Parts: sequence; C-alpha cells; structure tokens
Amino acid sequence: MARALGVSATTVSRALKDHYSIGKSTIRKVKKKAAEMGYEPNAIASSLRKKKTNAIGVIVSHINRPFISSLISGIEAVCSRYGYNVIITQSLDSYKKEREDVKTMFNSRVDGLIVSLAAETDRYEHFDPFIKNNYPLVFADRVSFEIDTDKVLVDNFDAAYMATNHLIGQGYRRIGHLAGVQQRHMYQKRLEGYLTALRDHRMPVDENVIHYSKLSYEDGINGAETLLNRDLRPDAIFASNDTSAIGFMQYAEECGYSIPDEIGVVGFNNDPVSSIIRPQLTTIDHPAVEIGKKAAEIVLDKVSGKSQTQIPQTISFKTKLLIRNSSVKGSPRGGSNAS
Amino acid sequence: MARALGVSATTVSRALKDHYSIGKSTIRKVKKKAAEMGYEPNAIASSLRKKKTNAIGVIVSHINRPFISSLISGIEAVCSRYGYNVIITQSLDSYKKEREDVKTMFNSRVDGLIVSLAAETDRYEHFDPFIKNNYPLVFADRVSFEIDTDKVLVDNFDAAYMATNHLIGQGYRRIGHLAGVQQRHMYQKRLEGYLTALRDHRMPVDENVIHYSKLSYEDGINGAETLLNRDLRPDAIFASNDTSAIGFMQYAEECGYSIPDEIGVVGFNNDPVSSIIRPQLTTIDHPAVEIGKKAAEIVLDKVSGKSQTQIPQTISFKTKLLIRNSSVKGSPRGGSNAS
DNA sequence: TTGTACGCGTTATCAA
DNA sequence: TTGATAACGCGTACAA
Repeated sequence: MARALGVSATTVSRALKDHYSIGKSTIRKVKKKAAEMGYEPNAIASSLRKKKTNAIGVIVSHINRPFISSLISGIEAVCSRYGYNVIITQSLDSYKKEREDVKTMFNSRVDGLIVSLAAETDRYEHFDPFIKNNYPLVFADRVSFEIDTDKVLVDNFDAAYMATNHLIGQGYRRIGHLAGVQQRHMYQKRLEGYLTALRDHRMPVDENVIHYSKLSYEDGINGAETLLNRDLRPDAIFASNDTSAIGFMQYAEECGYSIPDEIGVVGFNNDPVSSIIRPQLTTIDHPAVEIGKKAAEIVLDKVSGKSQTQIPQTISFKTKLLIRNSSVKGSPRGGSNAS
Repeated sequence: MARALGVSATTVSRALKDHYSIGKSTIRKVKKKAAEMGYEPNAIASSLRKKKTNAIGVIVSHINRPFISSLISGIEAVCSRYGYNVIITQSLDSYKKEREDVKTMFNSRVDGLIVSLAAETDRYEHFDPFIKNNYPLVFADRVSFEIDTDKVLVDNFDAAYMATNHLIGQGYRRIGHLAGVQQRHMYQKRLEGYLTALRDHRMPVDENVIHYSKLSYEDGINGAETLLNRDLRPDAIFASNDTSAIGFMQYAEECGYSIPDEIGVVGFNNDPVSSIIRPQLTTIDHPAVEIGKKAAEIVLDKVSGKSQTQIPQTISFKTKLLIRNSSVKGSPRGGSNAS
C-alpha cells in the first residue's frame, strides 16, 4: 500500500481525511500518489475498527411492487446523501425468509434496519438481536403494534374514512368494500375507517357487501362477480388497493354497468396505473417515497445519536384523496388528466 | 465472546461451521452456548480476513420503475440463494452520481458489480477500479459496447423487427416510431429493427413519422400530437416503451381515432399497465427478472471461479411479441384478458 | 506535524 | 481433535 511513498500508514489515513494535524504539502503529496495508484481505503477494515458499517438494512416483501420500490427509492435517497449504503433483501412474504434475512442483516452488522413486514409474520422474536442490542429498528408501512419499535405509516383509518365519506357525499347509498388480509394492521384500519364512516352517516353496515381477499387484480374481479350478484348489490365500492379496484371496475363495466354513474369506485395507493386507466380512478395518494425518507431519517438520527428520545415513536402520514372520474357521477369516461 | 466457554476462538469458529475436525460433542456444546447468549459471528471481521464480502453491488438509474425493480428482484433472488447480500444505489441517470456510486461500491469491496447505465453516461473510466482489479462487472439491460465487460440484455433489434413486422402483417401501411435517446444502444437497436423491417418489406422510410424523446407518458402525447398532424399521418405506431405508447394511444383516441381500426399501436416492455389498459396493448415481453437472475449468475460464477472463460460474454435474451387488441383490426375494445 | 503500537473479530497455518 | 499465532487494513492513543 501507499507506504511505498515513504510515509506511515497513519499519515496516509489522516491525509486522505484532511486531518488537521497533517501538513498541507503532505496532504497534497499523499492524495496525488493515491490517485496515481488508484488507492482507495478499505471500508471493511474501517468498519471493523470503528464498529460501524455505514450500511442500513432493508427488508421488504417484494421489491418489484410499485409501492415498495418507491419506498426503497426514498430510503436510498436519504441514506446515500448521508454516506450510507443500503442492503436489501425481499422476504417474499414468507415468515421463514424474513427470519433469515434479519439474521443476515445482524451478521452484516448493519447500523440500522428498516422493515416492511411479510404478510405471514405474526410473531416478532426474530427481531430480538436488534431490540436487545438497541440497534435502530424501524417498521415502515406494513407495521405491527405487537412489537415496540419506531413505525412510519399512513393514517389508514383516516384515509379510508375520507374515501368512504366521499362516496357517500356523491350520493352512493350501498357502499361495498374490498378488504385485505385482516392480519395486517393496515387493512384492519381501512376496514374500520370504512365502517366508521358508514355509521357516522347512519348508513347500515352489511357484511354482504364486504369481500375479503389478498387484493390481486383477479381478486378484484372475483369480488365484483360475488358482490354484483347479491340481491342487494352495492352501488359503489371502496377497495383497499388500486389493483383490486381496477379488477372490480373492469369486470363491472364488462357486465354493462356504467362507471361512475351506476357504480362508483375508489381505490387506494395512487399507483401509476390509476391515472392512466379510463375512467381515471379516484384513489388515496400514498406517499411511499416520503415514508421511505422518513424511516431512513429516523434510523440515521438514532445511529448518529442525534435522536433525543429513546422511546419508540409512531409517525403517521396524512394522505390525500385524489378525486377523479370513477366516483363522480356525470364524469366523462375518458379525457383530461384531472389529477 | 464465547471463549467464556473455556474453549478457543478457533474452535468456536470451526464448530459453528461444522468443520470436520471438531468433535460432535464439542460442536453441540458450542452451538448450544452460542444460541443461549445470542452470539452471531461478525461478518465484517470475516470479510476482512477472507478478503471476500459476500456482497454484490447494484447500480441502477431509478429503483422505482417497473422494469428496474423487477431486475433487482431477480438479482436479489439469486444472490440471496447463494448467501450474498445485495447493495443498491440509484444513479438517478446522473453520470456524476454513478461515478460516486462505483467508488462507494469499490470501497465497500463488493465481490462483484451489476450496472444498468445512467442515461447521461458516455464515458467509462470510472469503472476502472473494477476492470483493472479484475473484479466481476456485468452490465444489464442498459449496456454500452464502448467498454469490454459482460453484458446481459434483450435482442432489441429482433424485438423491434418483430413488432414492426407484426404491424405490417396487420395491414398498416404508414408505420411511425416513438424513438428513445439515441445515445443509448438499446434505443438505437430498436430504431434499427424498425427501419430494417420496413426496408425488408420495401416500405418507404419517412423521418416525418419518427419522433424522438425520453419516452415519458407526456412524450407519448406530444408524439401523437406531432405525428397525427402531419400531412401524411401514420396509421400505426411502434413505441420504444409502453409508457409512451399509452400516451400516444390515449391522445389519439381523444382525437377521435379508433384504436386499432384506424391506428395500430405496439409498445415495448410489457409493463403491468399494458394488459390492464383498454384496448389492451400489444407489446414486447421483456424478461426483466430473468435478466437480473442471469446477470447475478454470471457475477457469482466469476466470484466463485466457476466461470471458465475470462473473455467477456454478451448474453442476448430473445423476447416475445404479445399480441393484444391495440394492433389487430376488428378487435373488441374492452374485454377478455387476452395476454 | 509525524510515527509506533495495538486492537477490532475473524480465519489460515502450523504445531501439539 | 484442539490450540496458539499471525494477519486482514484501518483508526486511536500515545510518544516523539
């Protein structure tokens, strides 16, 4: 290494970091030589010595989902700005894989961990290494309240309430719901928000217009098939994500129902497709990138000791209702980019 | 550490790895103790000693794009299976950021690097640390032939040829093209494939029906606005991605043109939206996950020394043309999931 | 302003 | 079958 320059390792180390105690001329000399021979300090050795890897771990269910990839993008943006690497694994919604991933992350000695929980996960001991060693651990979006960590999510109850409220305001009278897996807190809250909005308007709650599923496109179609054949079919639907909302909408149209005049539809997430589809889908704007950024900021604040509080906090983002054509009677079917 | 067990560090290290030279009973004893005290070996120290991090770096333009996130997903799937971590950064299409990212990756001593080039990048010296040290370096999808590395991509020429050929076969006679930035090899090839198909059928090539842009949704709209107002407007369009194809298609419909009867449309990528939009978009199936997997396999083969050849190889995936309703005259507008 | 010595937690090597 | 030792490359404390 650069000791072939006639100077000690200490000096090289310090010179490259512009340490105050090193002479200007030496710094120049060392940097020049380093550039010449393409020397770059070994971050691994530095990590070992400093007990700090400058890496943040991220565990998500599936990387290639619009929401998740945006979440990651936000995390990477912040981490990269502060000189941190991002190490990613996908649990594929498997509890077992998530367990392994947490262990890998711990063995890699990441300085902090951000997790969006696997669908299957309903126990949390595998996070113990982080909890017990007091390593920063933040849950993002898919969180659980059965474990005491920092959490960043959206106000799902409020969003669902807004969405349902909007449909009521538009004059729809039998509003159905495509609900997600109730094991996940977020889908519980969306159901609750929906139910509460109905009750607040003294509208009857009918389990017959609620359809539970994993909210895939096909689930949306199935939901439509099921609910639209009820004796008392819904005249509007609030879906817990855009994907299923669109499945529902397209099936309903194929059955000859007119959207939004006969059936109103509201989704959740503001996936790119929601503003491209016709009619454009009314939905909830879900600030995925912002959630990622916030989660990263919390982790980095703790890593750098900036964060004052030790007690875990829950950050809940307010969402916005994006009113488009699928839920406003008399809207044109195609046309102007309203959002 | 577990030497509080009355045994040497060497033995612990070996026992946890089921080394053949360690007695069964000792192995059991050590593992039990390790589990008890939550001991996990420090991967950083191991990396330093072994000069191997078990980490693969990935540099992409934007994480939150359907194609890219699928690419990453494929990479992660393979790496994770073989016990490798994946470190990700996004260049945001900036040459400068990509430069920094490469340096970070090198400093992190990743065992290999997978890159999908930034749009801006037109020089390649920043990859020298990897090239000169003979570290595995693979370009995926957005590659350059100005630098000699392994490459994994799709046969863009062939795909474009197929797409154009299909439109010709459907009876369209003035086929336009939404072309991408010609600096990138992939968009050059798509243009070439398009041109060659026309020539092979003795159809005239008219620069007036070719529109160059960055292929955003708005670019698709602009392209439609421009081309459809030409004296000799195109009666079909082959777009270099789905996003712009859909912008084009929707603008054309708003102008009163019927798709596919008056204007045929073919996109590229098979983004999820392409099969949801009505009419469903004929497009090129782009095996993003497969490309990611292949790129990861190449890197890992080199890392483990399995790979025989030293000379860089180029893997070119064949694509499939997915014929849907947007390019087949007489197709129903909505309806059945043909893909 | 610069250098020496040591240790971070592993693992390869050699010895027992 | 197990252990002692050194080394990976850096950063810190202390000495010069």
